[in-house]
Amino acid sequence: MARRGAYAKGIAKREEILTAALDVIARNGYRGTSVRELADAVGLSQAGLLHYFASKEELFQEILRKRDEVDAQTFDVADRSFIDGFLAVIGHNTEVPGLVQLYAQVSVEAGDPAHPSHAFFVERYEQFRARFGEALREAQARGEVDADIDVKLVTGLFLAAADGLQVQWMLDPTIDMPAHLAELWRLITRRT
Amino acid sequence: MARRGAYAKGIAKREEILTAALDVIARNGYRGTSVRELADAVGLSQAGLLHYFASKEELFQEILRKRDEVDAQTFDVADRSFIDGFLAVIGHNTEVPGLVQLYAQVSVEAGDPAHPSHAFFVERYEQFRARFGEALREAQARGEVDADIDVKLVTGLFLAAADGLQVQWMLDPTIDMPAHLAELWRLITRRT
DNA sequence: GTCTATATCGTGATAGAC
DNA sequence: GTCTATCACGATATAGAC
Repeated sequence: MARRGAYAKGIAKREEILTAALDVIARNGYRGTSVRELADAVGLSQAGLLHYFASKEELFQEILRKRDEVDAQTFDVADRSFIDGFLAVIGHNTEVPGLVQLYAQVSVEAGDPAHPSHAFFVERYEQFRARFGEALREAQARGEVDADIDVKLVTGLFLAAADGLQVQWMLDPTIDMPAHLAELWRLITRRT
Repeated sequence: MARRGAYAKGIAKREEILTAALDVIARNGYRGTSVRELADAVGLSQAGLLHYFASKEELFQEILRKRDEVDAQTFDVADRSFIDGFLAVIGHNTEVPGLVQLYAQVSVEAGDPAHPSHAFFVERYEQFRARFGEALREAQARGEVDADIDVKLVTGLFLAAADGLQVQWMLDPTIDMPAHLAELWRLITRRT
């Protein structure tokens, strides 16, 4: 590490590429996009772009990681619950259809253990479930959620619903994703 | 139609191909399968297989349609509720990972309105929601489900959860899909 | 660090023999 | 109806100039 500045500059350029790519995909969409298409849109040649990433899979993985990072900065504001922040992200997704499609596609492909991004997604899902589970237990402690709710199952359900709703929304954009998740939250929080 | 028997025979062969393909994919898995791989597995040349289908997309769409048909015959038994039949299908899916991956992949790709199977999936989802909604309203009428449940939203949620759980299950096969859906059903049926 | 050029591959689809 | 053979294409990845 620290090869006299060149390293830091390379990192900065990588970030710049990822930010530009996010923007392009969000607007222009993702249709099984090739590296070349993305390179054109970002203003580099295909080889020039792959100079910064080991492979196509790593490139798209890093785009999705960057997206998570941006979303976290934008929607994880301190005075807002985890669930509210999450709903805000889902609502925002309506405006970036290309990212929704990219995410759905890659997350499915990464289901194959041989896929280069398999570990990345496994970890991402575990992290999400952990954080949501924490929020859920806190809500239980505050008495907002019944104690007999199975935190682990409900956590997986919420994430699954969010993912599955994206598929339905892509098929039919009139589907209201946040309304569905709000109804799920209502089911979770209503008292017996 | 009815070109003197050749037609009926062609249909039979088509069905035979689809049944064999289902079996092969269920066991050997689906990794972005090419027509050629499937043809080998089915015992035909690539050209021989495509003789029966207009394109790769139509082939995979028909494989999935056939699967729905087989599942319906196997699990839609008369003395069982819609929800129980659905849970049985989900439980069965654990034994056919290749079909789960095929379905997940194609359903996401079909989100693009330009995809040849877009209409097929739109219709499939609508049909499912209609049937599940009917079952839910009946349960409301019997007093098993609260009247203040939003049938349309909950219907979409259930389907979304089933789809999303498949993604999580592919990433981590220890995930218990039916248990998650049973918990969702419990959330839906518990009385306030 | 970025380019051009190219190697290498696998794909879906089709033509035409049998 | 099924085969062999082949086409045309677009992909990723890499070599090497600048």
